Amino acid sequence: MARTLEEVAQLVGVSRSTVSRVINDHPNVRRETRERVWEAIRKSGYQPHAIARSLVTKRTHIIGMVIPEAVTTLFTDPFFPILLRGATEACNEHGYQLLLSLFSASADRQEMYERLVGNAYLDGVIVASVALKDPLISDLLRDGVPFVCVGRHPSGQVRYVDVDNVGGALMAVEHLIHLGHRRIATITGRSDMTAGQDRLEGYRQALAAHSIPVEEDLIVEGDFTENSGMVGVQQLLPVEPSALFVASDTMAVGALKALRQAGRRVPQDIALVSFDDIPLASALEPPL
Amino acid sequence: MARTLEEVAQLVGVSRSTVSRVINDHPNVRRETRERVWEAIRKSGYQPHAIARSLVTKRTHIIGMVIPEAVTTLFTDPFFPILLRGATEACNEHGYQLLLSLFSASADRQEMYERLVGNAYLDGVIVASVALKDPLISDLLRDGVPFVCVGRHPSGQVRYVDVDNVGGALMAVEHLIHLGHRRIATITGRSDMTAGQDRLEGYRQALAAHSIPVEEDLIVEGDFTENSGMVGVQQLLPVEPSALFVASDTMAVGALKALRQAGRRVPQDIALVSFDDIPLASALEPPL
DNA sequence: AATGGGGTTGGGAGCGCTCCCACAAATCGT
DNA sequence: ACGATTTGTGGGAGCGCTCCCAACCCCATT
Repeated sequence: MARTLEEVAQLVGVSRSTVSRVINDHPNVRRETRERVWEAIRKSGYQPHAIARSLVTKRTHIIGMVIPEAVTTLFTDPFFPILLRGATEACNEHGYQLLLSLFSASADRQEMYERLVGNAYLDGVIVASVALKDPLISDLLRDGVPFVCVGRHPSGQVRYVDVDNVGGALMAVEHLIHLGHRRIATITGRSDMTAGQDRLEGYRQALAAHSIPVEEDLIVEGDFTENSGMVGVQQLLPVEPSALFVASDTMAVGALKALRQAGRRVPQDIALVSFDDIPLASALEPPL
Repeated sequence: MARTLEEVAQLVGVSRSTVSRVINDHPNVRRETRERVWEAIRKSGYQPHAIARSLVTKRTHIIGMVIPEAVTTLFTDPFFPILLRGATEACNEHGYQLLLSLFSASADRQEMYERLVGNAYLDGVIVASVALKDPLISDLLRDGVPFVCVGRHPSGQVRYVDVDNVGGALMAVEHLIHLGHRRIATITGRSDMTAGQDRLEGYRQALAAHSIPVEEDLIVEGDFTENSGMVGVQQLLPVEPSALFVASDTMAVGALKALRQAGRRVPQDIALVSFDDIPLASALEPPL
């Protein structure tokens, strides 16, 4: 029933400062006092008022997740749900909350940005899947907002987290090589995204490491959609690869469909590995 | 560069109160003063401090979206992305923000709840897809937190949003009636789901409102699948309806296929409207 | 017994804002 | 023309908290 520090303090017969110290775990409080205060807090069901606290500490324990417009349609892609889930989980563990911000209409981008960042409600932001030259990045940089990108960003001043696209692709392709494959095709991701570029790079490195020449007609460009996986396979079938590295699971699903349509069995006729690890993948092939 | 109301006020040569009035669009400010203040705000790039504001107004303009654990795996279902997208969009429009809270481990459910609700950071919460007897509901009720459920909840004291199944169906069918149709058939949804029941009810109401007798053989039951749409059409063709109300877009897709197979043109030979509004629907008929 | 620390505690100040009340100025009736 | 409004404006108070400083108490030193 106690709603403020002062009320709790009165209950115990100490001052608001002491209660504050107890709550914030400051050292200089006598053990006995500390216990009496906790007791009162428990009994009264007191909850510190986070907003009042934020006003003075300048921290909200809320971090923003920004997903730019272009990709929101890609929500059908299991990547975002997984990202969101992971992020909330991490937030939970550390006592943070996740504020979701989908930048929908590009028209009000500026306004959204200001509301998001200017209101001082965010301790930091996570930028998911941003286009390389998105003005969002420079805005954040200019305003000194702490942020990380999901996915590598070429500018040196931007912190990012990312899967090891190069290394992962390298491993996947090496796996195929160790299985004895030599004619390994790949369906790449979009070449204007670092993830696409990097996975192709890993593919090239793997071949290079085993002195297998890169044949350009074994490389077709996809765009991370299921459909492009199907199209990719159709383009590749004539050149008869013995194995296929697909740069995303979503495309792999499409590839698989196309292969089945073409009467190819996996993995007997053609081996297939792909990047990411969406649920259904594990039911099929040796996933990454 | 101005960080506080007082600073802006000083810039213009008025008091903090006046600036506050301008920002909050209070009436009693002279037009000329108002303009000068806006000018200063614009120039100084001042942004009101949302937290300070919240401390006194007791509103944060943040609403929480709670998705209980059980369904987080269902994230692959396009429903959640769509829900999230819709919710953020609505929030954007009204100047709100969405705080995402996935209740992961049920172990710390209590703790999550307290953090979510107790911290006074939320103006209200949206509970998505909750189990009927989830303790979350009673907790929210007990604490007097404003909330809505997505999907009808049987308890009378719980507010929920759901599509207006009855009203929507009513409107769709009335649309057909106004087009001059009298022999209007329907393919219903599953009768064991409220959505199915309610849409059929809307159909009946529409006919009743226009004194059109309900012919039971114009009603066939579907189950929301595409296939049942096809089957439904096959059952209905012999009775020759002039229009068709299908209780879900998915079924409508099936119905459309069946109609085309049967050589019926839409909407010349037979009019068709359906419920929901999945993307492809808009490309076809007058959707709801 | 007087001095000096350290551990404790209380209360003032202030975070940036809104709300309210008081007062000044402009407007109005008759 | 002169009170009685109606504007417009300024400043105090306070939201609930943390931070800081002063005050205090207790005990070991000299």
